[in-house]
Amino acid sequence: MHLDEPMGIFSKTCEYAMRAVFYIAQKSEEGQKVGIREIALHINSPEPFLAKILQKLSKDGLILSSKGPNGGFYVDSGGLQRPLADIVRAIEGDSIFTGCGMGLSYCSESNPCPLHEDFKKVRGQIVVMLQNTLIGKFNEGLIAGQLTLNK
Amino acid sequence: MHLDEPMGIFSKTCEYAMRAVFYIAQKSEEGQKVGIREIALHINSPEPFLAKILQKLSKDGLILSSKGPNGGFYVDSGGLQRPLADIVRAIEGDSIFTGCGMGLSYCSESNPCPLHEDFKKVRGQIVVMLQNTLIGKFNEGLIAGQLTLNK
DNA sequence: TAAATAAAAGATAAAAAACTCTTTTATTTA
DNA sequence: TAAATAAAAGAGTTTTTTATCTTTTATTTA
Ligand code: FES
Ligand code: FES
Repeated sequence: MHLDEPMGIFSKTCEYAMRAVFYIAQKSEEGQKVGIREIALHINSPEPFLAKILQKLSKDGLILSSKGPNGGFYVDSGGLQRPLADIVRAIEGDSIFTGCGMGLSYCSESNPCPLHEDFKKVRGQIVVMLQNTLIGKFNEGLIAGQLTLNK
Repeated sequence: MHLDEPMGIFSKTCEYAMRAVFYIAQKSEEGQKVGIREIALHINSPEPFLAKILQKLSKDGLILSSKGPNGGFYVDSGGLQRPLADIVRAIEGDSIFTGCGMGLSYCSESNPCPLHEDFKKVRGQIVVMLQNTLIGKFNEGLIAGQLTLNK
């Protein structure tokens, strides 16, 4: 298994989406809309690929966008209150929240895989992390420069 | 994002590897070597693809193999005591143990991403799960049929 | 209304992961 | 020693993910 760039538990698509949304949230809190170029630059992602991701999130209503000069992506105050889980679910689907850690097509108490008990806890902690993380949660830290979104 | 089969936190390669090793361990405890066909059948994986995975694990010394009639894959008593983490690390590399949850090229205290604190805990729990799970740990449950390796 | 700006959409392209097939090598046993 | 068995190795193929490029549509402002 060859690894140029490390592979985490989320797909790249999802990682870009999470970073982008935090960046947009930060700018929205400052009252600004922000273009793809600027987002890509600040979260270190390929610009046209990011465009696709943001289009999807926008179509799903998870972020907002407007065209034309002074346009760009943004979130409203309601959006700032949504959990990061919504983003992840839109990109990765549900399986990260409910799937079996060993790849069985189900995850059930009555027919558990060997990792079932332990994995349930891990999954639970991931869910808690993503549900507790509201999109606007880190705006202060980001604005203050204590937190990072680019490599 | 289209999902035929759900995507978990491990790659399919890794899922097959984990399931296969548990199956081999179970058979080894019963004193039997086991062929690829039988493993693939019992863990529900594509046989030639599984062959590749087992070749890699074998080359890395994580499982043992012998050719010819009555040959097959097996683990010795030392192998039964190794943690599942060794398998996962061989297949997925290190990043699942150390990487950043949001895809930054580093994960550091001094320059953390927004999820850093929460994600450290998740990662830690994954490490604990994989380190505490010795390969022979579930042999009784598997033999007794209380645990499942196929879909 | 014309020019500039910026996202949306669509069509490809490249890379990686998942999967298959064929040939070779080693081992056993009859 | 010949036949059978089973893994090893190598060379593909297919599918999915990641990334790029081009054209279109909408909006703003000068
Ligand atoms: S059955 Fe595998 S995690 Fe529940
Ligand atoms: S910097 Fe992202 S998890 Fe540590």
